[in-house]
Amino acid sequence: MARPARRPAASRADQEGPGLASVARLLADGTRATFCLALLDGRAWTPTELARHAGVAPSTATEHLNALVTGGLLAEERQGRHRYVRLADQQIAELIENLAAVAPPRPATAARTLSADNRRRALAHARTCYDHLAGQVGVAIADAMTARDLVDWNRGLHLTPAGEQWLADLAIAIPPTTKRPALRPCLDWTERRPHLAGAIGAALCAHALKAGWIRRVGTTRAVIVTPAGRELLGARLGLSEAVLTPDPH
Amino acid sequence: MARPARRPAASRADQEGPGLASVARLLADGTRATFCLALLDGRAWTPTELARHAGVAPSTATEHLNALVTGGLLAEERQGRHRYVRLADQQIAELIENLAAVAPPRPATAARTLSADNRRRALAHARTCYDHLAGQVGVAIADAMTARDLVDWNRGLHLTPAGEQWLADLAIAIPPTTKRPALRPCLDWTERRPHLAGAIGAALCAHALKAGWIRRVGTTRAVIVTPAGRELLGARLGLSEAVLTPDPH
DNA sequence: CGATCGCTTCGGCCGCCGCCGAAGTGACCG
DNA sequence: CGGTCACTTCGGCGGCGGCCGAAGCGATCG
Repeated sequence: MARPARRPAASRADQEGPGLASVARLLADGTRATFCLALLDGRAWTPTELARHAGVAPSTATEHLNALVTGGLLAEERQGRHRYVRLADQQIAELIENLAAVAPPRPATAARTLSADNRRRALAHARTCYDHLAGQVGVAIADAMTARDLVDWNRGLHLTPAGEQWLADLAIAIPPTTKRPALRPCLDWTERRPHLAGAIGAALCAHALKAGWIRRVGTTRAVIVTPAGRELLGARLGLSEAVLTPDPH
Repeated sequence: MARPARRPAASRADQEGPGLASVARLLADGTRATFCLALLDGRAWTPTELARHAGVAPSTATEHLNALVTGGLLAEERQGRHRYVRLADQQIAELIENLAAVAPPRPATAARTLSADNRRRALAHARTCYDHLAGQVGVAIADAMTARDLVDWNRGLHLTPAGEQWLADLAIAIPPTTKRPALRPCLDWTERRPHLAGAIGAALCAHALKAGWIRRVGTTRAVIVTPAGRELLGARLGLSEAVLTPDPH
């Protein structure tokens, strides 16, 4: 006698599972995961760039991107013969960060190649996380602002009056209230400690880039703190040179 | 000539992807996803219960549970010939809820069988989400507390003084401050709108169960509002009968 | 208007992994 | 101390899906 039908059909299909699983499956592939982590920089990438970044053929990248767009994780824009993809919205970005934060308790870190190790170290030092700052520097800023009573973690993370003044002194406008929370903790993927996200986290990061406190490294989402940035963050937040300088190991 | 090595090896393995992907892969299977959603009720289940719930053989359930435990998503406890599994911590629970919230824009809802449809409707009406209340009732409570200025969404979600008094009147103790946020919005998976989570959300739910405002339906995480609960929520929050009664359709 | 370029489609290969039933193990019960 | 029960291990099957290269297609550029 033939073995019974692979699945009792009714018993599974009407479960609540599939929705969740279909989203998770999109992130369950190493290549697609690499794409999504790259897109966490908040910018739009082309299929070719992503393919090169992940080390797969362009045709493979196309297939993955189609799946991610169809699944609602990515948004796309077509311009002439170019296609640009980016994360669909910041809810997706948060989801990916959360997922990464749950990941294995440190993969023992020993990277295969020297350049890979440098890249990894640069990302751990300072990077953008979608639209705000993360890494050792991002966490250090959050810590310093907490220590100076510029932000308060009781009753939800929020700016203190002193914090509002601090931003005003730097000529950073507080974004108008929208559905997006003004200030929100984001669990840092490398540090396992929270840094500042939300509209104000984003404004701070945008200002830091515009004012030249930090600069992107190549096309990655790693950033370095410029001399001007070091001076300013030292003066305004008491951050030490050591924290603001990439580990030269 | 043989085709080149499946993957250029170096180009991929040292990427940041795998960590994220390995976690996502655990949730990418329908059966494992069904397990995790069941475990969102915050209780410990046995492999046999989960196998029956998901419609698979016990041996299959064992394999999945081993994977989930090894991956850190579940915690287990052994007692004699029994094994109990539960979600590892509430960070995992949040991750799963977030993932479910991103899932497809409603699977057109038409359930296969009558009982499945009733189950679905009961869950959509009111359920526990790990350790707090969700569903139409959970969202309605959040809305009512907002309308009555018991909670404030500016500068992060938090209780107002009136909210503290309101809890005190009901003899609900505010849990001591810990690393866990006191009050936190949790995006509702069916309503797509936030309900109340965090330590206070959990305390409220625990109290509601203990005081008999709500009661679990069988062994699912669906709950119904008792007559006593209807009266109390009507009096204290102005919730209407209609909201508190499951859709009888 | 031919060459190029970025992206896509297609066919085919192959490994991974979810599934089951049968048999094994250890706890518990009468 | 035999029987039962919860759970586990194992072998084997079969499908899903990620990968590539070749070929196609439309936009753009000289």
